[in-house]
Amino acid sequence: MDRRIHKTRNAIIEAFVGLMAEKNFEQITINEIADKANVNRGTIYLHYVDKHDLLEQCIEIHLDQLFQKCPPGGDTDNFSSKDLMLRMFEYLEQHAFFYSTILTNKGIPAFRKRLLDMAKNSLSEQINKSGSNQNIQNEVLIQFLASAGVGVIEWWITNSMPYPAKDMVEEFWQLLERFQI
Amino acid sequence: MDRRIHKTRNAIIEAFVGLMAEKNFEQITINEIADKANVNRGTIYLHYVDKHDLLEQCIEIHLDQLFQKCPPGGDTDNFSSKDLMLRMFEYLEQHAFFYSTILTNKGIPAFRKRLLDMAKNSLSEQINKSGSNQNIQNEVLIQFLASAGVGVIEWWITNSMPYPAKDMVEEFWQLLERFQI
DNA sequence: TTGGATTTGTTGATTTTTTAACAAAATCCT
DNA sequence: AGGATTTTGTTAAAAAATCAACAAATCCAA
Repeated sequence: MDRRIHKTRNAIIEAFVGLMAEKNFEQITINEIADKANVNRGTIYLHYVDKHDLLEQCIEIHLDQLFQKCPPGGDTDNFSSKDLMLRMFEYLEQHAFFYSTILTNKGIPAFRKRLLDMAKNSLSEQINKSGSNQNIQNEVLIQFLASAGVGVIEWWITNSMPYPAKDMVEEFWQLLERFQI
Repeated sequence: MDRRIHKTRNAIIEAFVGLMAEKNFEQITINEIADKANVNRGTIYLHYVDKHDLLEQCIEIHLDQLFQKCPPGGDTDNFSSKDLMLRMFEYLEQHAFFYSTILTNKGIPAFRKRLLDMAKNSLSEQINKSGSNQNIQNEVLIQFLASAGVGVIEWWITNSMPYPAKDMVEEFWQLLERFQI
C-alpha cells in the first residue's frame, strides 16, 4: 500500500486517540483532529466517512491487532496457549495508552461490547473445535469465560496495570485451570 | 507552503542528522536516508540534487535559525543584546543534538567555517554601523572576536553543555566587556 | 428566537509523492 | 582484475494530499 496512506492514517488516528484522552468523544471536532494530525481537513474524508466511522475503524484496527496476538485457529494446545496469553498481555501493555483512553472515555460504550463479542467468537471457535457437544451448556460457559476475561483485562488496563503481564498470566491461568480448559 | 513539503523535508533531514550521529558523512547512502525517513528514494531528489546539497541545505537551515536569534541588523543596543545572547544560547541548548553531531562528525569541515563566516559578517555589520573607521584594525578585531565566540560555542556544545545557557551568557559577557564592545 | 460564527461534507484544480523501471557509476568480494 | 551487487540519478504514469471554495447544518450567545 502507498506509503502516504499509512502515514496519513497513523497521524489521524494518533491525533484522534490523543484528543479522546483529553475530552469526550462527542465534543471532538473533525477540525481539531485535522489540526492535531497536521493534515488537511478534506484528507480525513478521503479515509473516513465520518467521525463515527473513524472511531469504528480505529477500534477495528486495534482489536484486530489484539486478536492477532492470540489466534483462535492457531496452534492452541495447552502448552503454547500460555505463551499466547503472555504475548497478548504484553501487547496490551505496549498499547496501554489507546486501550486505557478508549475504555475510560465516556460516550464509547461500543468498545467494551465489541471486545466481548470478539472474545466470545474466539472462545466458541476454540471450544466447539475441541469436541464436546453439550451446546446449551457451552453457550453459558462461553458467556461466563468471555465476561470474566474481558472484565479482568478491563480492570487491569484501567487500573494502570498494577501487576506485570507475566504475573497476570499466572493468576489468570490458575483461574482457568479450575474449569479444566 | 504545502504541508507535505514541510513533512517530507523534516523527515529527510531528521533521518540524515540521525545517521550522521551514527556514522561518517561520506559513508551515508541516499538509500539509508530514504529508508530511515520512510520516504521514497526519488522524493529526496525532488528536494536535493545530491547528498552534499542535502548537507548544505541542512546546515543553511540551521544556521539561518541560529542567526535569526541574534539578528545583526536588529535593535542591538547594549541593553537588549544580552537578552539576544541568552536566546541564542537557549536555542543552541534546544537543538544541541544537531549542532553536537554536525560538529563532531568527521568529514564536515565545512560547518565550522560557515559558522565562523556568519559570525564575522554579523560582527562586521554591527561594528561598521557603530562608527569607528580604523578599518584595518577592525578586520583584526572581527577575526579575533568571531574566532573567540565560535570557539566558545563549539567547546560548549561538544562538551555536553557543562554550564546552563544563563551562566554562559554571564561569562561571555564579562569577557566581551574587556574590549569595550 | 434570531443572527453570526463555527463545523460539516463535498468538489475541482493543482501539487506532491509514490511506484517501478532504467542505464550508468561506484563498491564489494574473491 | 573482473564479475556481481549496490548505489545513483532520472523518468513517466498513477495515486494521494493539498488548497480553496462552496452550501448546508449546528451551535451559541444576545
